[in-house]
Amino acid sequence: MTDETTAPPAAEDHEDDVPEQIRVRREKRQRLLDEGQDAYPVSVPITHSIAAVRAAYGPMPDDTATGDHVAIAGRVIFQRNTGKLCFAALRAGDGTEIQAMLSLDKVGEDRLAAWKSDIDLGDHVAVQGEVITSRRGELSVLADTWQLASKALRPLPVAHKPLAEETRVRQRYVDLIVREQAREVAQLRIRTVASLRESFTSRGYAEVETPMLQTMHGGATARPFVTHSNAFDLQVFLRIAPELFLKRCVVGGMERVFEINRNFRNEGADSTHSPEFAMLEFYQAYADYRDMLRLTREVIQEAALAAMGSLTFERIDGTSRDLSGEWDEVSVYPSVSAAVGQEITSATPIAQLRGLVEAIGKTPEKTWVPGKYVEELLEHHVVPTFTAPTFVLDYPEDTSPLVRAHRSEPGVVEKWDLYIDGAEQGTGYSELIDPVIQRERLVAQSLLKAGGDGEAMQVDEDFLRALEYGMPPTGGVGLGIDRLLMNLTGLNIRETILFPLVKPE
RNA sequence: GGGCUGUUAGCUCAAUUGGCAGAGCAGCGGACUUUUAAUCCGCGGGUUGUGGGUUCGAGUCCCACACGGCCCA
Repeated sequence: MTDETTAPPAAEDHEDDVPEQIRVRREKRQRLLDEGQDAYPVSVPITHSIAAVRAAYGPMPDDTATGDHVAIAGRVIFQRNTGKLCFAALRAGDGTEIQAMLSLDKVGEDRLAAWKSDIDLGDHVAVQGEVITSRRGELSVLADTWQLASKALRPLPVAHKPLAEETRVRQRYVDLIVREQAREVAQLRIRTVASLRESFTSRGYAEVETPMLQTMHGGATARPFVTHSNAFDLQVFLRIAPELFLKRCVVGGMERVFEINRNFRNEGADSTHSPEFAMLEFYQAYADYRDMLRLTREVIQEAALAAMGSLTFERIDGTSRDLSGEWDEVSVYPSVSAAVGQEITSATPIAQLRGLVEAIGKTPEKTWVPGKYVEELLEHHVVPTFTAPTFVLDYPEDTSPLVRAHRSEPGVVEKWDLYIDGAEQGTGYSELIDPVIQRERLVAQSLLKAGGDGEAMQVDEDFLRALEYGMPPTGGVGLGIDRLLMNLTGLNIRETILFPLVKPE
């Protein structure tokens, strides 16, 4: 702990550099302390939450006195002081509001004067008094007495103009105070994640937490954040995916596992990508990608129901969404073939694919395998045509090193991607469990890595050893939580994350 | 990475051709016992993102940088 008496004042602490409104509030705080009052009491009396008071009283005629006395607390978000009667709207953290009224004949001259001189917009106050309605019918607490609960030193932004988006992101605490939608989105996320947990636990799944600091970089194709362990003097990676550890769980006999946690990818940040993002992965022994497809639809539908109240709903951005019923399915190679007007299979040579890719304005890179070309064509020609949630099935083998080969289609793996609103929402596999083939795939990946592909995986010997002990046939799914929230709300990713990474001011 | 664009009072935004830097809310002082973005009277509040340059004079024009936004790769 720092010694406050010897700590040098920060630049902004110098009285001359501080905006007037902050200076005024600091002086009020100091004056209260000098007078022996507490600007930050350890507790204030509370008998009811604001929500409880609101819930307890239905519609009442104007100017009603209930005779009931309560003690409440909240942040002052609206203030109207007249000569002998003061009004304030108090808001609780859940967004519920109630009016406090302070009259000369109830609180007395001194406490009324103190209210007018001490209390600013943004302060937390406690009010004890009778529940009444005002002459205009507003449910109010007519104060017998009141206390300051916490003095705010910074003024609240104006309630009637939207905060600039950058301010909302950088100072989410202010955003949550002043903007109802910010509170709604936060609650939406909470309900969504709670629903997902419930969906899995009710199906016999165990929730586990696997390492975020990993010594090998794998489980997905993405650039990792690299850091260092002082204790082990070891290079470690922030995980890009939990997949390889969740599979170890399955090897160990945890036949239904899921994890909801953060992944980190050292790549671009834009309106759909965040360097850290919340991911759900779940694995089920003796299930295949078809089983997982059904399960994925069910848990998303359950989450939408919990968060939005219906499977057909209006989103915050004003558009509507229908997640009900079965969802569309298309296959990669047939849909790409139809779109480009020629037969494309896993055997189609790069020479033929190159022309098709260049025709859509893409420049192939040296590291591209044939499947990468096909996926580019899929993204360009097929994905934009989706008008409803759509599963895309049966991907190229060479871009999916952790998926098992299709049971009947050569060069294809049992994998699907789920697209909602044109954005990739999740992916599901029949997992590759043959340790020999898995080794071959990872060695191929490591050669790509050696060739300069920063996204390619390493050969994780311990993971291969686990597979060599025998992993049951397993279906697995990865589902982006932030993406799901984006789909439910229509907002960009930074609005669905309370505190997204931003550059320092 | 490239193009376009933005940064002005606590907050949200104006500022004409380069010519005294403004408004609303918020704040300060005063009046008001039923307000709901109250009303009325009076008042203060600015290193115009940072650093250079052009000019008699720069919020405005030029250059660099920082931090955003949009579009593209």
